[in-house]
Amino acid sequence: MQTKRKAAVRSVELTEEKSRNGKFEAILRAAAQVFAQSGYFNAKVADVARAAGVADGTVYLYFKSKDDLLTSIFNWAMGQFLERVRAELTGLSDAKEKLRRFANMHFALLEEERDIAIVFQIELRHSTKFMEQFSTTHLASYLQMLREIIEEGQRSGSFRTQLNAKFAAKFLFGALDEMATNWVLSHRQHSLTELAEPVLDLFFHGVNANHA
Amino acid sequence: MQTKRKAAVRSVELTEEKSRNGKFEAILRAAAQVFAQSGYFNAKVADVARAAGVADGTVYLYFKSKDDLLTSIFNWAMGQFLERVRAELTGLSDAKEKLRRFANMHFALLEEERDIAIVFQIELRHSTKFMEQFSTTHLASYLQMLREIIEEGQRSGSFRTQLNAKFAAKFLFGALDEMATNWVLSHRQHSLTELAEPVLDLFFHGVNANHA
Amino acid sequence: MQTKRKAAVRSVELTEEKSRNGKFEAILRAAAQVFAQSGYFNAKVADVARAAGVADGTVYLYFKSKDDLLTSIFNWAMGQFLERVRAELTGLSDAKEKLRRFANMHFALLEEERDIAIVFQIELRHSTKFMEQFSTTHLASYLQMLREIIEEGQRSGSFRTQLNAKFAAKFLFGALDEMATNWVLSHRQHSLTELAEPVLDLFFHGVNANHA
Amino acid sequence: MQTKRKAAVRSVELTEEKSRNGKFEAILRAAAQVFAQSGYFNAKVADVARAAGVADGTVYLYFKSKDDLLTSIFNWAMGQFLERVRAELTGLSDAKEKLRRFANMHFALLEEERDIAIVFQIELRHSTKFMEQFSTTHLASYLQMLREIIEEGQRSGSFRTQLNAKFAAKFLFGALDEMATNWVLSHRQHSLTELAEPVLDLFFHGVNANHA
DNA sequence: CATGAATGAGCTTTCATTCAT
DNA sequence: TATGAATGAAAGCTCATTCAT
Repeated sequence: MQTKRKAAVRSVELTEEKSRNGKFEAILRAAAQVFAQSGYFNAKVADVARAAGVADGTVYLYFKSKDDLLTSIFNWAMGQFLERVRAELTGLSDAKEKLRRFANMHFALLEEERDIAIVFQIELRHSTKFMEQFSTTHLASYLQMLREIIEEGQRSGSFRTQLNAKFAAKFLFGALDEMATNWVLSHRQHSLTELAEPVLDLFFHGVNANHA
Repeated sequence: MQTKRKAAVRSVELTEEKSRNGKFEAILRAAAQVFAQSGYFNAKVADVARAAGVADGTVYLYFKSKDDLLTSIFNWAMGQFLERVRAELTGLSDAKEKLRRFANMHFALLEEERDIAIVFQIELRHSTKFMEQFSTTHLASYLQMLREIIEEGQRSGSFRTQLNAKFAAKFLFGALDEMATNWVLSHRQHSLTELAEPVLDLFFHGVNANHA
Repeated sequence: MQTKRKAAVRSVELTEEKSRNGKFEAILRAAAQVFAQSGYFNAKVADVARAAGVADGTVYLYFKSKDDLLTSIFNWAMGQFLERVRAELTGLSDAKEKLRRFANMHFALLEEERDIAIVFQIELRHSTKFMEQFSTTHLASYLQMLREIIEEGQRSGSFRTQLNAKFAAKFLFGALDEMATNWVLSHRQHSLTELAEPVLDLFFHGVNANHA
Repeated sequence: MQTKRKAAVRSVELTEEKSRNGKFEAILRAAAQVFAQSGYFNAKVADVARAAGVADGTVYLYFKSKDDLLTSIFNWAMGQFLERVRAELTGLSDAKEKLRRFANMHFALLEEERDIAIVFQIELRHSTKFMEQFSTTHLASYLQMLREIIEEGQRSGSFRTQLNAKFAAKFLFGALDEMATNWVLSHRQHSLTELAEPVLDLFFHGVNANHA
């Protein structure tokens, strides 16, 4: 996980390095936009280049391949997200509050950057190869953060101790992810962020009648 | 071709017709296998044909296009699943028990037919176009079934009445779906079916310390 | 030329032989119609079969190949045309009158059977291979008839003797053929048959001011 | 691709641009050669590319499709022909002399560029679609030039005034076209250009005995 | 760094033809 | 004779990637 973490951090640094002239980020954002609109497989590298205002060949000065473009969107956005979350949660002590903040930030990011949301929820899922890589790197970090918060909650007496924290983390992620996909596909007919609270309510209390 | 297509579609429903000539199902299963192994975009129609033991052109006597092949795997398997679930749940009256059976069948199907599991969890998610279609047809049926069971549970006093049943259904689907994806990507290091119970436990009681 | 003549005659006889059940001619006419509508290369043998009301394979019981279908339309129609012309001209003695009758029959045939006209004027011209075959067989017969009439006219003092009759025959064919093509492409906005007289007037007198 | 296509089209007109990079013309000439040899439908785009010394894909940088290649050969050659004829005829005043020069140039072009001759006389005639396009654009210009010359001759007293000039133009074109087709199919056993004079003689005087 | 013309491998799909029934 | 399901060769076109300028 350490190694993977570094890769993500590096891509954030690369952004800063190369953003002197802004091309790296311009291409990345153009790619997110084009991929979100046409889908990864239908999108042409030439489309991305045009949207970024550079020549086709220039894309290859900043990215190794079309696939790298997709991977980089993910690393870039996920890196930023995890960094922000970490900063935001530092001051908090209550596990439930942390989860609330976490879920809110997750949804808020997607809601603010719809192109990236589409790429995350749809385009990134297209291959076992990518999904494996995805789930062993950043997703692992994401789940690890959730898990640690849940374990904290267990130690502080907020959550049931007999629960498998890793399992609960996946469970929560699954629920959040489904809401996000649903929102992406429903064409924004409702707000995503306001679903964070209900999701957590269900996560905390379950559906049983005798509690909550 | 239209005529043939219709015949093919009809044969999904009529078992007798299917067996008159096993090519439709043979090609479908071959496609699932090949798509699962190589991924939809890397798979060649010729691979599918070879795996099914027919000529390339024959694929097009039964399916309109490569894309139709993917869609048909989904419709075929999902149709069978929903039918079976409906039959299985008919005799049950307890909402919780229904959900248990439901989740078990969901996981059992994927565990038995790994090729189809991979296609479901990974390959089918590759485009907004498909996802939209997916979520407005069979997934809608799936969620509707869950929703009805939950509403039943609310009426019978098992579940909290102030919950939005549709929302809870999505929440549960998300959790189940995440476990399934995880299992597919983890190369069967654990059993999927045995996760049904823990998922439902969490769904019923939540993580809060004061219940369960 | 004898040999070629026989081939043409035979195809007429074949028609009669096989027309007991009418399939040979039905397929031929269906082919002319389909080729006229879609063009030879776009037309599918299956289209022809459907238009003729037979199964795909049946076409191959009557014709060797798709190409044979095209060739046969030509042989069949051209054979009938030459036969009719020969019969019609037998009684006439005046060379000019013969040419008039000839040109009229040429145009009348095309005007009556538009599908065949299109196949003749457009579809048959698509390959050097066919054109060579065409011009060394039936076209040669056609030109030979014209040539003999012109030579007759030269002997009878109607036409200039210093003219090369073969050359004049080609010249006339070219003019007639152009009018026919023009008519086919102009979508019948004018009558073709009524152009026979003006063409012959020009052929007889030329454009010079000092005669006619 | 649009941009490139435009550049390519423009270069038909601008000699300088064409020579900036000879690929457009090289591919065009290669196509004429390959189409003449194998026929349009048998010719593969790969053959054209090889003959032009470029990669397969390069053909598509200059031409929209295989069909566009055929159309372009026609437009290119016909454009050049009409331009040259216009220039050549400017100095002449006698209508007959103009027709002589016109016919000579027509035949000379075909005789010099046999590949193009074959494409013109055979390959271009393969479809109603093309023929219609053909006869409503450049052929119309061609016929219009002939018609104007004939009308000029009528005004100057050289030609019969009661003739329909448009009709006479088609008549002459038909005769010239037939000679050209004949020459193409006869494998150069005679000179084409030397037929111009006899054709015009017949066009001027007709076949009647009492003049010439 | 930037360009964009050129490359060429690769693949879906069509359809004339065959042949078991 | 008639059928029509099955065949499988064949090719137009795309587009990620490279590289000379």
